[in-house]
Amino acid sequence: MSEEKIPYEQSDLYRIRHSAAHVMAEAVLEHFPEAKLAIGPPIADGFYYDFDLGQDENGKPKTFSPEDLEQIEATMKKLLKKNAKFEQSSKTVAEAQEFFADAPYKLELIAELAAGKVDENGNPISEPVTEVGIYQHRNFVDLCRGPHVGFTKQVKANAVKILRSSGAYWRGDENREQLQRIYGTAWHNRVELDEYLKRLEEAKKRDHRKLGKELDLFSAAPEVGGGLILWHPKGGLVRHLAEEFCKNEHLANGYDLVYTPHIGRSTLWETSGHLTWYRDDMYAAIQIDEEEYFLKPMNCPFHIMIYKEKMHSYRDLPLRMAEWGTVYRYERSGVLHGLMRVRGFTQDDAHLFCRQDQMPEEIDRALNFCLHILRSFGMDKFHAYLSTRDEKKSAGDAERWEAPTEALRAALERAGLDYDIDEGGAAFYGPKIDLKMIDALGREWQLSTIQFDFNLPERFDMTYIGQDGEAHRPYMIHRALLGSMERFMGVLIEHYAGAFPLWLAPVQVVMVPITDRHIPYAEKVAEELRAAGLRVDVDVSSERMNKKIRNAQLQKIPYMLVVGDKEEENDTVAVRTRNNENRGAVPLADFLAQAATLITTKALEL
RNA sequence: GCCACCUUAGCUCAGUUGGCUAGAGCGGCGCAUUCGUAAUGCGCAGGUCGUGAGUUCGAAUCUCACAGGUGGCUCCA
Repeated sequence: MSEEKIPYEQSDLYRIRHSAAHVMAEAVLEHFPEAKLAIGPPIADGFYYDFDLGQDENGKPKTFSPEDLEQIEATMKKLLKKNAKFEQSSKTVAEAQEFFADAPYKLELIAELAAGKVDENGNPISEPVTEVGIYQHRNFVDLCRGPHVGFTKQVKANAVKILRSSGAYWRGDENREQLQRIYGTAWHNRVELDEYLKRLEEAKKRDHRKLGKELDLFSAAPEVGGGLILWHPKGGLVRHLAEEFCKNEHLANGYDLVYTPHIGRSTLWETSGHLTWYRDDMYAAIQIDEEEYFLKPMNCPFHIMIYKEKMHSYRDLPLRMAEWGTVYRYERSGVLHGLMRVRGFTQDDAHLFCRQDQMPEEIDRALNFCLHILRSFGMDKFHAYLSTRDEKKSAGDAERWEAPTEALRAALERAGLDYDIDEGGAAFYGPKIDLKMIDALGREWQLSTIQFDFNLPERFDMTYIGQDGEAHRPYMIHRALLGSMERFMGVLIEHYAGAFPLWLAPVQVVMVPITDRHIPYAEKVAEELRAAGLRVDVDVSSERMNKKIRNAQLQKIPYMLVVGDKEEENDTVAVRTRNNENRGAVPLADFLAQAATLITTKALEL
């Protein structure tokens, strides 16, 4: 953790991984002399290198088998131990072109460097280069600007591991060659490597797909279709509780709740521009009478139609229209992932319609409301992005983008959020703020978004009557806070590793009668707790108490109330928490009062 | 969609180089047990080995196709 202070690019680990990538490529060439090298950078927690292995006798691209990877790893370790110095030099563009004459991918990189387009990582560069960096160890020479470690031995053979291979498009372009990528990881020493591998194992235990099955929260069935979620009673309850809380907060914060249909006529989607811009993500038309209808990929056109049902005065604004709207989008089969990426999902969507002068405050309110909601779920670690105008594809002139972009930036700063700027990352219709959460495997998933829209108010010719009696165009802001209920639930499950805070736990209390003769007392207590609004199960199975406790632990139920003779006599319950904490006998009324407080305050602790 | 890998009971997984009625644990059901803070014992049921072709005297095991899943790539809440 000591290198967190300095940028990753300047850290030891970066050099170690970059050098490991070179030695791995050296090992690959030993087994596949005909392989063409593409690129091999360090990445978070490791490195990769891309290869073109040519074609087999049937003309199909050759790939790495698991056995190949084992051998490459063994060779790589051997080569690391057989010490060699990393030597840096440079070549002129012409020299490099001659030297890499048989390396087509390197030639392409050199050409782009020489043309001043992009560097080897695909990032734009400011001016053409005349000399390119070269790193060599033994006979392995690579186009590379480093940095590297001094000697191969500085990459410990027992701190390196090849993880997997996969296909990867050259330059990230699916229309270009598909290369074979090998991922590896490298650390300072073996202990760090083991810790990393252990971390991966731990992460798997938090995987929402695994927990979803174990805790009986949701499923997806091939018979239903990929990316379509079935919410089981327990998962449905958690989702209901989350939605109920959010809807009430919306009502308390100046939003109106609306409902709109799942399909709409093609004319609606023509007007909105979806059929022009978004058709690839939409499902095929549904024929009804003489008309084509489409399943909605977004809710906005419907909300706009509600707006347009009547004239609006400047006094009516701002209008905040919210809907838990279920949308359907075509996602390619390979991208589906548990609850995180699905084909049908419910957005906590809202559209804000306001006057120009109200815009900065609306942004502020939206962002603060968003943070309030996320924090209510115990989520306070997220990565904020401000996406700005892409000159090549954007509606409206640059000037028009300025005020909204500044308003978004100001809101981020007033909220005290660190944020990164995604230059040119905005949609064509306006700038936006995104908040992304990190899942168990370290991947980022976007939840919240606050997006400006210059486009739809125009297309639908939305107006309001201003103080001057003239028609004006309202500003429109799309925003989703949890994003989609599916993805949010996925993140939430992983955030708590399935151990939901009391207010969200599908079963809050399980009664553990020690013997069957204590069941009536357990039932009586359960009824009292239920009357107070708690969700209580009674374990009447013929198992021993230990087993009942174990089952409750595995289900991550917050409280286990053990009741036997002593408790029955004194109107108490023996409180045990899922944190393995045994609080002993507590008067029932005390337990109830405590639990009630924790629920109303949405406490994270038990 | 592309590349690789995977698919055996409700779940998690064994199943040697192809060879007897395909196994285990958990879960389910039954019986016994009534127990003080993470697994009581015994018994029973449960499988067209993802689907379809092929190779073979013989296929869970080898080949091909398809479907579904997983990890990447591309793409996005």
